[in-house]
Amino acid sequence: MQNETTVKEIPSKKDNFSEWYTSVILKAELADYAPVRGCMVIRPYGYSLWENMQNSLDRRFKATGHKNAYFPLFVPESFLKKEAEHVKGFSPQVAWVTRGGDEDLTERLAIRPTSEAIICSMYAKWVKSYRDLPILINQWCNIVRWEKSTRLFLRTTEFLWQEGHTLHRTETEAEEEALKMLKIYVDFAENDLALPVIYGRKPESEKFPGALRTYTFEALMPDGQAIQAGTSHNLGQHFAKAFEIKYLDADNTEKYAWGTSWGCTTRLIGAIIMTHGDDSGLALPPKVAPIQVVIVPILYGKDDEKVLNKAKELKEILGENYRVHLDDRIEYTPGWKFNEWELRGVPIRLEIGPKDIEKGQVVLVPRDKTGKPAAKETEIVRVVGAMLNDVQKNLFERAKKFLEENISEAETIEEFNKQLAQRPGFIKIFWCGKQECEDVIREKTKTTPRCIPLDETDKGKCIICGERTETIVYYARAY
RNA sequence: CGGGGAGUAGCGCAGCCUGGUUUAGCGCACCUCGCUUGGGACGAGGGGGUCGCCCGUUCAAAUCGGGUCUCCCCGACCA
Repeated sequence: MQNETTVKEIPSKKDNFSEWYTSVILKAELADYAPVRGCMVIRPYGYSLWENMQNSLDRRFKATGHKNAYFPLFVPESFLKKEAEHVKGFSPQVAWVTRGGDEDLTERLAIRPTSEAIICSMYAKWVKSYRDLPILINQWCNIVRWEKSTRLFLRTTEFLWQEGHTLHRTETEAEEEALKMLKIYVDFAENDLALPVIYGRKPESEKFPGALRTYTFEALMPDGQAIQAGTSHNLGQHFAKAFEIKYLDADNTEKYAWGTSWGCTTRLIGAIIMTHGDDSGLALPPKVAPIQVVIVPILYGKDDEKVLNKAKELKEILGENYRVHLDDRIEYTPGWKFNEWELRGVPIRLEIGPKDIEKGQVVLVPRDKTGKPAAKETEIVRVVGAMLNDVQKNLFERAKKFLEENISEAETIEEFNKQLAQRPGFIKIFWCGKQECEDVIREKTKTTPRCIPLDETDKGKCIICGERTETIVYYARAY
């Protein structure tokens, strides 16, 4: 008999999405509320997930020639003010330090909302010649943005991210870099996080403050809202001019360098949770899951030692290739553990009991519960590997299907709103490029332009003014 | 920022309207013993609380009044 009160209950994902989201995070022990408004503690299980994501991305950054470095948390106010658009964009969200010890500071220090200013000030010192370029640096750090309303992982006052900051000799090279990093993000999101995305350029109104062009990749959440998963900016020479980053080119003339910056954050964890989870809890993509295989020994009393030894042996064998956890707690029944590890999103559960030992097999159950196949013990490494791949693939395919089913097209505002009501998601439209027309769309649909796709070309008429155009824009409500 | 809701044991809640009969209670969790264990077992016994915080009213405050902090939901804003 199931005693309802012993169960870690979570609200229905379908009926109560917001509460489901918060509840899963707390119960799976990914994070907890900190005693500081808008801040969270990322607990070991959640941090382990982040570390795996970091490793995946970091590998890609290094493979494309980037190196990690670290710059200060504090940004002098005068530095932040050097790029006009930049300071305008960020000042409402900046936290300031005005006092150190028992002395007032002569200049306020911003707690970095992003590091362009402090990093560019250093780049100005380091760049003299075209031979000093490119500079390809990334940093992993924390960021503070004083947000009015917050949600675990999706928007917190302090969050973790990586920010790449590069400098180049030419405009072309900077543009190539910005696009290259966008593609790396897309690859990471789709292949490692199983998050299908759309990607492209932001319209002027949605650009990063201080950028020449902003590229973005966006995922679609189950409630039909888009989430900006990360961005890559071509900064042009805006920051180089503001911070006097000049180099002497081969033709003996002084030129401003071209910059990029690109980043993604712990917000991605929120996207993973929302996309893959279900009423049983989390479902983590195998490639970044803190635990890929959890071993649950079935203990009866008599053969316990034999079963435990076998479980340990399996852990050793699988541990060479996968992230494995053996749940040998005696205070919980197997059934309790099954539910617990499903809630925590572990991709594969491995059961081993006396009956299995007799037959020389183990029971493997993927998180999506597609049956309970028994695998021969001798083939376990291969079978587990294949199953992890399957789970990874299934998560992606399911999310991809959802994304595709929720992209619709509209030629008029009426059609736009009708589509949005029927199946909330991305609405694809044509746009002439005029700000007035964009404002009308925002006003009448309560959505925002998410991106102008890069690899998609077509001709049509602006949804507002009817002017002929080749500019496609994906609109959606957004987080 | 606007509207609504919440804060009482680790978690989930009752008590509050009508202040004192509650030594603040219940379920789960936790500890001990027994019995169990392939989808969230059971029995007996036990430990655990300055009722978010501050101020006020009162002989007396979890309960009434004011303030404040934090969280949740909906919306606005923001990226």
